[in-house]
Amino acid sequence: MTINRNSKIPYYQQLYEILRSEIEQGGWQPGDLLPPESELISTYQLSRNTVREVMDMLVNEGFIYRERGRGTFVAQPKMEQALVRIINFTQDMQQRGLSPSSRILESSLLTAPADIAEALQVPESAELGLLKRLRLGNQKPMSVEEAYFIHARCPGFLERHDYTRTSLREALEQDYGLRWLRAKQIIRAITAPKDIAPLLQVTSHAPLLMIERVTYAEDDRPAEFLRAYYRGDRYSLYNELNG
Amino acid sequence: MTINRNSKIPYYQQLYEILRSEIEQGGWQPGDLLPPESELISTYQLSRNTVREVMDMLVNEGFIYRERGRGTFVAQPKMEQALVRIINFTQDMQQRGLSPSSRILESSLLTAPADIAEALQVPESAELGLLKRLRLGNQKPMSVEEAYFIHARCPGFLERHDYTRTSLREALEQDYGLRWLRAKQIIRAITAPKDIAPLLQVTSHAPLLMIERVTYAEDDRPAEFLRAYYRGDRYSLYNELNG
DNA sequence: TAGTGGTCTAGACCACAAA
DNA sequence: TTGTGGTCTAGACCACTAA
Repeated sequence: MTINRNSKIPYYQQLYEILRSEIEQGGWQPGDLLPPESELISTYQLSRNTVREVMDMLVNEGFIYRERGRGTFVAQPKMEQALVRIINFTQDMQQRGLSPSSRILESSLLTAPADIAEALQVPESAELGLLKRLRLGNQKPMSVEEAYFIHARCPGFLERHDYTRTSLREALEQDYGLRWLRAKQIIRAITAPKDIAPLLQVTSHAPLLMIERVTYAEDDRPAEFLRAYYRGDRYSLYNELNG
Repeated sequence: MTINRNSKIPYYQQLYEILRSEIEQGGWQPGDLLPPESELISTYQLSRNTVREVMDMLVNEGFIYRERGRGTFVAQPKMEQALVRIINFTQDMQQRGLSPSSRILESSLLTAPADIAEALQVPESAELGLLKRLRLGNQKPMSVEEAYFIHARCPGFLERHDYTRTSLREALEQDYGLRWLRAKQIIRAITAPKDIAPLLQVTSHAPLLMIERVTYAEDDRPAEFLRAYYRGDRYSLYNELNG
């Protein structure tokens, strides 16, 4: 991998993709020492500022950390990822040390309910795809997840894959070129709705964490609405704050 | 305000403090156009890289945003602050457009319970200060907040102020020089404990958001343990994620 | 066209860790 | 002492916005 000098993509973004995929694909493991800045400079023929700009991004996102005089290291994946980056259930469970699995509860087309239509910025007559799954960690019910998609943007996606195994995100990116750029989410505490409680094997008084998320694609238009119900006794969120 | 060339504090940190306090103290209002980089460069006699480094920090933290060709502007305070920065109840309520108030439920000294001792990294015999407050938004119960402090680090703080009005954080900073640098928190959904439910005027089945937070001072040692119970029907958390 | 922010370079000196 | 990251400078050219 080298820097493409003719591309319109800035060098720092290219280098970012290179280093991040090296980390995410496992070329470098947590705790590993990264090449020093001087080596990255000569390898990729970039100035120190440009290299450091990329490292700053990776540090801010928690992928790497620096120790003055010693070097730069790959960081341990953090639990807080769930509140910083768009990650899927599989990644989330793995970070928590649980073995993920899924069961499909429903896979259908429907016309958009009012609240979801608004979140997705489509008319209420719009056709949506719905994928409803039970998510398990170590074989025990962890959450119920309802994912709504604008059908016009990804026709036929429901039939294409076995979503017990395939990540929706991967499928959408591969088949339709839909890349998720950012998302907004709301986190609430609720008591288990009547239809959700038995799926999670809890009583209808049980407390749940409900997360509603709107994901935006690269064109900054909403692409997905996700509503997830997590068992309060099995799932919590962790994050770090700055002064 | 100018840059102190003899200080050991890096220029970029000095400029950061200057600009951030200008924004936070209200010298610049949301939507205001900031001076262009060229002006900051000549005003503070710094290079463009140093000025931009500071602006990058403020952009990352959501204080300002840039528009190419137009300028740099002060951002609207975001709701998501509650999941990014350490803010107090008063700021949180104001961001939500609610009028904050408080009632003190308990103010006492105690020996550290096991779980809190561990979080604060003190022995179980350590003496802690406890400040327990009912927090209201628009006069309605919003949360119950229990703040535990290591008494040895701030002796007598309970008697010094009227914590119905004074922020604990301000008091600790002014009286003991304790500045909060960062915090870690866990967010859970629970049903209202028997002793909390009546305070929040909910039944004991009601769902609550429980947030437990350990705050670290500048020396990176734990300074405070906070446990807050929020009414699930009145309080939710919002944040944004990146791809 | 003038002014803004976006990207990039090629240096410099410093503080800290490890050998 | 050597090599690392931390801070800082003084330039350059580009893309976009508004006049």
